[in-house]
Amino acid sequence: MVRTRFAPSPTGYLHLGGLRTALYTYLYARHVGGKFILRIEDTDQEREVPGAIDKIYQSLRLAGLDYDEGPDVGGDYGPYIQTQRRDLYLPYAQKLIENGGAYYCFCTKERLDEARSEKEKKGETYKYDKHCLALTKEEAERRVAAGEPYVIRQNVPLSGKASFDDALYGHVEVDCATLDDNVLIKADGLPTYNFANVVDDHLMAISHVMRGTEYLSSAPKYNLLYESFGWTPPTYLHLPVVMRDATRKLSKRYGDPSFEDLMDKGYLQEAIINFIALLGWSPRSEREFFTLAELIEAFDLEGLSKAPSIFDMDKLTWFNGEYMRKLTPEAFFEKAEPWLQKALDPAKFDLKRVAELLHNRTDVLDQIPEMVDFLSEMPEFPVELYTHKKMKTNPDVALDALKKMRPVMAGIADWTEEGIHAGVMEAIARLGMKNGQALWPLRIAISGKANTPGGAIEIGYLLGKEETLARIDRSIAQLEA
RNA sequence: GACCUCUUGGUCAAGCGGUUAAGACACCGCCCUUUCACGGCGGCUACAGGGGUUCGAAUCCCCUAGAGGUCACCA
Repeated sequence: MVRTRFAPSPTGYLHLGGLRTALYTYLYARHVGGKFILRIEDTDQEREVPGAIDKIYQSLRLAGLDYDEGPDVGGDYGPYIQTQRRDLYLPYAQKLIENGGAYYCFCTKERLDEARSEKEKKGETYKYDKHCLALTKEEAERRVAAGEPYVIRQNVPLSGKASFDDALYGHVEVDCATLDDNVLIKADGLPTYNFANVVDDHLMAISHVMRGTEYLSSAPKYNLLYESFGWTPPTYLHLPVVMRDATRKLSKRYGDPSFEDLMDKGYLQEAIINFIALLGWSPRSEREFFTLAELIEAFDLEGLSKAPSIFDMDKLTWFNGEYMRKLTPEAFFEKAEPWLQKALDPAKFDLKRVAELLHNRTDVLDQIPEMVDFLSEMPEFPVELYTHKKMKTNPDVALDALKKMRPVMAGIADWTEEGIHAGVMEAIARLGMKNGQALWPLRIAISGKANTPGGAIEIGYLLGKEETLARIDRSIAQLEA
């Protein structure tokens, strides 16, 4: 039975690298019909951010990554929050002490810091010197009983190799001599990440662990622990980092967005998931659009990449635009409406029609307000906007055209797009004008912008007859000034 | 510094001993068009470098370079 887990620490928002790890973990589990579990790793009490756990639940739900077991859904292997499991780690550490895989350490922070800085001064790598390993069992137990602060350290052999087989990177092997006797149980009684992981993954019967490459070098050490316990290690698969550029990974510090930031900006959940899935995994075909269900179907370990990949916002935006266009007009309107209302008074404008005009021009929802704000208020604009080479227009042509079109517009009784279209086109033909030479100036005169959603007729309709005529008058005055 | 890992266009990437080295984003043209966008067509740009192995290397091996990761009572 395949059981995978996503095990974030509640230290803030769900960043995109984490989302991708969660996604792949989820996809793998679902693809093979296994279970996907959420576990919260909160053993570092100092770094914990209040509310972060709820953020994780929300983000995962928002992303559609439903988990079979977890703190807020229960399951047979709980609790799923490590601090709620605090008492269960010590006995395992003690078991390790019994068989020589670990030992008590009473060294003070001062002694260790001193030793460390001394080594660093000499440019050497610091390793704990196994000072407390020399203590007899009786001595150590006496000091523990006496209430002396202690930690429990892993007893790494001085020679030999430690290794494991990564499902992506293959066999990874290191000399034990280069490994440090890391702390398993901290002075506060809580396990360290390395230890909690091993114990919990075993207790929760996790079969496959996917996580970032930052853990790749510590993985061989895990196997030593599994060996000491006599447990079978899960299959590990380390995932390359998601980068912001060639040398730095994605990070909040540089303003890189989290999943929620993206959602707030008006990216679609489906687009983000689709894009993220393809960042480091390839279906090995030319297909690039996948729903979550289709990803589950297509996902496999073969398609994973070993090299880090750079998060390309342009491509995400393109994906998002494609997803926008796939929306039905109704669905698009529903999503666009809140953004339209930021710039337009619903009582004054036909928002549905505006949304239709915006539909295939919108890549990201947050672009909407600035695309339509000219409707609420006529912007100041330079007369150079009237100049368009292909339309063969300039301010002089425009003034002439506007003067001709003003009475035509005024005479249109049926102020619908059809009505305006009929009236305007008839006049253009009658006056022997070119479409572009009439319509371009008209659009500029009533919008004040080089680019607008919709042309002169659509904008005229949206503005209403009165406002349209008023804008034409003002623009004529501007040209005559 | 030590150990581990990675390296195909600006970016995502296919390729797994024989290909004109796909495709997508971005960019640049052209077409469509009352603007822009959409759409259509076309273009640009890559196997990090050097040695091997082989009849034949992007594909296998070694070295170099560059980049990343780890070296905590953080995860």
